Order: sequence, then C-alpha cells, then structure tokens
Amino acid sequence: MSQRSNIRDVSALAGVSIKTVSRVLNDHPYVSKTTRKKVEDAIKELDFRPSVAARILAGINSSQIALIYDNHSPYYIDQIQSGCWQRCHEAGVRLLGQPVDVADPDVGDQVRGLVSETHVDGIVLSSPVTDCDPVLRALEGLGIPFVRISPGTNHAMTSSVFMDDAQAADDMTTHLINLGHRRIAFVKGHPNHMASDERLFGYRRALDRAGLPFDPRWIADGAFDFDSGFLACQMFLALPERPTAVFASNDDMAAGVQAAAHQAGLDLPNDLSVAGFDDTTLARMVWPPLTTIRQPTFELARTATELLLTGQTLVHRRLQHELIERDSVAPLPAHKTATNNPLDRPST
Amino acid sequence: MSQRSNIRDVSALAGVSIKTVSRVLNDHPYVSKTTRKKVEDAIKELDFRPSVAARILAGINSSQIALIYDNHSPYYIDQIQSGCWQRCHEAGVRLLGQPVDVADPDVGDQVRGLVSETHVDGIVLSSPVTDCDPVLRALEGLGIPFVRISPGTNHAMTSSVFMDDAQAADDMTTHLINLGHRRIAFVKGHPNHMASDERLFGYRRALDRAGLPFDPRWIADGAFDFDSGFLACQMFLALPERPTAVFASNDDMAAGVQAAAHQAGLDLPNDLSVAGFDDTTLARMVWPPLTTIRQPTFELARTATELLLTGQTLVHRRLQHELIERDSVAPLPAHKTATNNPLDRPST
DNA sequence: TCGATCTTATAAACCGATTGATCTGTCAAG
DNA sequence: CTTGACAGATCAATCGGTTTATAAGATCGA
Repeated sequence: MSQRSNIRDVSALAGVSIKTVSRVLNDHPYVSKTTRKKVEDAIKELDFRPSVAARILAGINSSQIALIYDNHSPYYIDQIQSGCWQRCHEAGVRLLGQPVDVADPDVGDQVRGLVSETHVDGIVLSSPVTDCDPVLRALEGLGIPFVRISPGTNHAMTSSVFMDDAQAADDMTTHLINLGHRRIAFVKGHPNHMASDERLFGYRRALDRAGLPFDPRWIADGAFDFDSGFLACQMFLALPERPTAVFASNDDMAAGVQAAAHQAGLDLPNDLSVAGFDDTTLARMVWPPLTTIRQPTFELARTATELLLTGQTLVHRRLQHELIERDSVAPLPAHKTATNNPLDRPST
Repeated sequence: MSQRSNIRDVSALAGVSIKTVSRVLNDHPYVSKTTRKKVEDAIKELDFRPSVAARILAGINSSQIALIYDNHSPYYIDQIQSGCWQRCHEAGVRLLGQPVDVADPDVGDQVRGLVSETHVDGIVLSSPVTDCDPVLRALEGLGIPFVRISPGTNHAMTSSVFMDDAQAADDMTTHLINLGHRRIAFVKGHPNHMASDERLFGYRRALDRAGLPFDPRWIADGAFDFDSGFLACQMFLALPERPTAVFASNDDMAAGVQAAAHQAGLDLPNDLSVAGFDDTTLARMVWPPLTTIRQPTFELARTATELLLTGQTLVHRRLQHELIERDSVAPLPAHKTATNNPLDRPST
C-alpha cells in the first residue's frame, strides 16, 4: 500500500527543514548543491509528488491551463490539441481539454465555473469560442490571462495567433481562375466562425480582380461538416448553369462535395474541380486527394500556448498558409472554356 | 473586480454557520427547507463556487475523473471523448482528457503523477492503454478505481465494456464470402491493440468454416492509420494473384486501401471490394462509402463512464455491433468466380 | 411533562503545501 | 577582527473547505 507521502516525510528523511524542501521544489535561492541533492534523493525514494491542490490553496500557480473548444471537425481539433499539449508537456504544465457548446445559453457560467473550480492559470480559446461574447465577458471579469487562436473580433483584447484567411481564399480562387475556371461555386463555413466571412471575402476579392461576376446562386451555406458540403453540391448540380469548380471552405465540406459529385456519376476531377481548406489528414484520405490550403493548425496552437505560458499578453502573430496542389483540381478542358451555354452539361 | 467569495462570506450573508453551508453543499441531512433556501440564495447572490482544491485537501472527492488514451484515429477518439464527456456532464463531474504514449518508457510514472497530483476519483482507460502493463501496475498500486474500454487482457482486473471483435470480423468476412469472394485479403491493426488479434482471428475462423484456404500473402501488417492501409493495398496489387476484396480492420486503413486502388486506376467497387471496421464518420466521407462494422464507440465510452461513476467495479458489458452495408463492397462478377488463374487481372 | 429526535451554532483540528519573520551559523572579503 | 552575504532551522499563519465534538433550542409523541 503506497501511502501518500507529504513534504514533512521528505524533510524528515532528508534531515532538513520543511522550508528547505519547499525551496528546492520551487527553485528558490539559498540552497547549497549538497542539500539540494539530499532533498532530491529523499523525494525520489519516497516517490513524493506535491499535491497541486495544496499548492493552489497556498496561492501559487496551479501549473494547469485549459483549452476550450467547440468544433465539429475532429481532425482540426486533434491538431489543435496536439499543438497545445506538446508545448504544455515541455513546460511541465497540465492541459485540461474542455469542450463546450457556444450556443448554450450558459456557456459563460460554465467557463466561470471551470476557472474558479480548477484554478487554471490561463486559457487557450479556439475558434469559434474566440468570438463567443459570454465567454469573453466571463474571462475578462475573472481577470485571467487568455490567448486566442484565429479570433475574428475584438483583436485588441488579447494575444492571438492566426492566419490570413482572406488572402488564402483569394489565393485558391485565383488558382482556380488561372486554370481556366470561370464558374466557381463557393461553400460557406459555419456562421459562428469569423473565418467563414473572411474566406468568403477572399473569394469575392479574387473574382472581382479577375473581372468575373459574383453570382449568389453559386454560394451555398455550410457548417464546416461533411453533410453541408454534400447538400451544397447537390444544389449546385441542380442548377441550369453548373459550376465547373467548387471551392469548399474546409476539407470536411469538400469531402461532402466530392461524395455528392461521385454519387451524381461525375468523373472527378475532370467533370468538377473541388478545392478544400485546412489540409487536415482528411485531405489525403478522400478521392481524389484534395487540393487545399494548408492551415498551420498545429503551429497555431503551439504558438498560442507559448504566448500564454510566457505571459505575452498582447502580441499578435500571423502564421503563413500554403496552397497544396493534389489531384482534386484540374484545368478546365478547352471545349468548356469557349461556351457559356446555360444548358451546358458536364458530360453527355 | 469580482473578488472570489468563500464559504465564510456565504455563511455571513445567509446568517447561518459555516457548518450549515457545508451541509447544504454536500447534501447532508439535518437542514430545514427554509435554511437551505437562504443558503442557496446567498450562494447565488455571491456567485460562490467552492474551490475544488480546498475540498480535495479536506479529503473528499475531487469530482474529477480522467480519460487516458493513445490513439491514432481522431474520429474514434472524438467519439470516445464525447461519450465520456456526456455522462460526466450529467453527473456534474469534470473530465480531464490525458493523451499518453504507451511506448514511452515512463508512461507508468506519468500516470502515477497524474493521479497523485490531480487527485482524480477514477480513471477510464481506452485501448490500447487498457493493456499497457506499466499503466495497469501504476493504477493498481495507487488503489484507484478504473474501468476499461475494449481491454484485451487481464479481464478479471476491472470492469470493462467491449464488443465481440472476433464475431464482428467473422460476420464481415462471411458477408464477403456470401457475395462470391474467394480471395479476400486482410489488413491487420496496430500490434499493440488486442482487438487486432481478435479481428484477425474472426477473419480466419470465417475462412475456415467456408473451407477457404488461409494465404499469408494476403495478410498485411497495419497500424490503424491511413498510410498503412495505402501501403498494404499497393502490396496486394503487386501480387500475381490479386485479391478481389480487402477487409481492412479499421476505417482509416480502408480509406488508405481505397486511395491506393484509385491510384492504380481500379474502378471501385467493381474491381475491388473494400470493407472497413468501426463506422467512424470517415466511413461516409470516402468514395465509395464504406461497408463496415458499426462499433458502438460512443455507447462504449458512455457505459464505461457510467460504471466508474456508479462504483461498479467488476462488471463486464458487451455491446452489440452491426454490419453496415454501403457501396464499397460489390458481389463478385460471375466471370471472376469461375477462374482461379494466377495471372488473372482485375481489368483488361 | 419527559425524553427522543431534529435542527443549528460554536469552536477547533485538519488536509498539504507556501511564506514571512526571526534567528543561528559559516565563510570569505576587507 | 569585523562585516556581509549566504545557508538553513524554527515557528506560525494562511489558503478554503470538511469534520468532529459539544451544546442547546425547537418540535413532537407518549
């Protein structure tokens, strides 16, 4: 039976005072190497681990931070979590993952509870919690440090790390245009993610610059999940004038678009080019593999955690995105470029 | 500035003793309705939340449990987490998600640290941590209650919830045989998951019963991830006698198999049937959608948490699986059934 | 009316660490 | 031979709850 050992046991075994043990534990000055060694040996022998509960009560750091998220793309969350976790692991800090529902009327209260009950030292917010008012108010009221990953609003409030969603969407749209596509549909992201608007904006900007018209019928609402991409594509295919390319603003929706296209008997990517966004693992799993925007999700999370841990409260870091070409996007065949017949069908 | 309020503030405001407040908080007897009401009002007004740290120190439950996992399939983990989380949420218990690496030589130590530092009341183990010796020893030594999801060994040690992996694999294999397939390849799971052996066993049993030979060249090593499925399929396709169906022992690997087949120019499912296992969200995202075994992952996790929370230390529950037919498996065309020519190729 | 059972108060000990105040030695520089 | 700077001991308070012991008023049945 391994009875829990406490700081008294350690001090007794090492033959030093409790205060000295505490000094060793917290890296305080005025401890000689030999004393430190004695104490460390005693700690090892007793397998002593200071109780966080007691340290928290005594008012020092809890060495715990929380990651709060609400996301419907497991691959995305997996990367966010890994990034935070890795940095925490290096720093010897525990990470508590806390899923929430931003639509729940008492998220604010839940977050307040989390903080005052667990005494976490800080918080990492992932989109869309980054722009959830009740949560932001709760955190501000508590006066606890927090950083945000890809926030869409209140940029002056906290440190943040993000990418240029508008530019990335612009890049992808331009890429499609350069390949000859003129009828490019777009699937929007979940309305409570600010990135959704940014991506739509980038798409429109690229269209404008190329002198292409913006046609609202080629815009579909989405929710960052497979099903909404599927539905969006079905809608596009029912249009008298079909798009030759679909740009879905994340990979899950792009997979949905592809599935609907496959189901309709289209030959991908020749009959329809499909572009994604995020470059999650999923992008390589579907067929054809997705041409997509690589979002540095892991690094975003790692960097955010870094900022929190080092107490940099008001810095903003933009990380670089990258257009990844795979096989889901093809140049528009010549015969389709010429005609603009409304009754034109992808294949006979 | 919302100064933290403590139990003293509450007792003062409510005009009762600290002890009485404590009674209300812990649902102890001997509190009249009117007194209880007064205390509850005071709690609400002060937005008082008892500090877990203090309660832990005082020796009562921490109302926290941990979920320890090490898995390479985000969709699987997502479901496990959701199941645990939902049950915890209902019970007002906090869930700490803790990823580990079972191959790390000091997992045991990490787990011991987790328990003695956070004072969690119990632990849910997900495969393959369920069969990680250092972790099991650490937990036993600590004397902390824990339950396991799909353990492969030491069944008498703890409560567990699981499905019949062998029977499920048998079912799927039999399904393929019934559709006329005779050359059925199999992609094994990660060697540190006990379920991998079970599934292989079920596959062989079905083959035996049907009087079909077991050919080791049609067995590939896998690791439950996309890439290993991809590699396995490439290997199968290089064989002089190609399989007509591949049964991959999870969905991620099945997606890999499909990708390799697509890349080789095969027409799915006609040239090659592909079956998966798990029925994660991914199964519907790939093309063609996977015929797979539905593993009740969410319910498994929920039930495990239930057992832990209600203190049922030695019960075992088997949950039912189900064969889900989608479009990745097709009957073997007649002309292929007849011949068994080693040089036979899927398409000309 | 007496005793039993509720209901609540008061005071103090305790959980395991941190921290501040106070005090005693060492040892080396000036 | 002082004088500091450093190393460590001792004691007690503190964080925010739980819990035990003791006491006492209220309520109720016999």
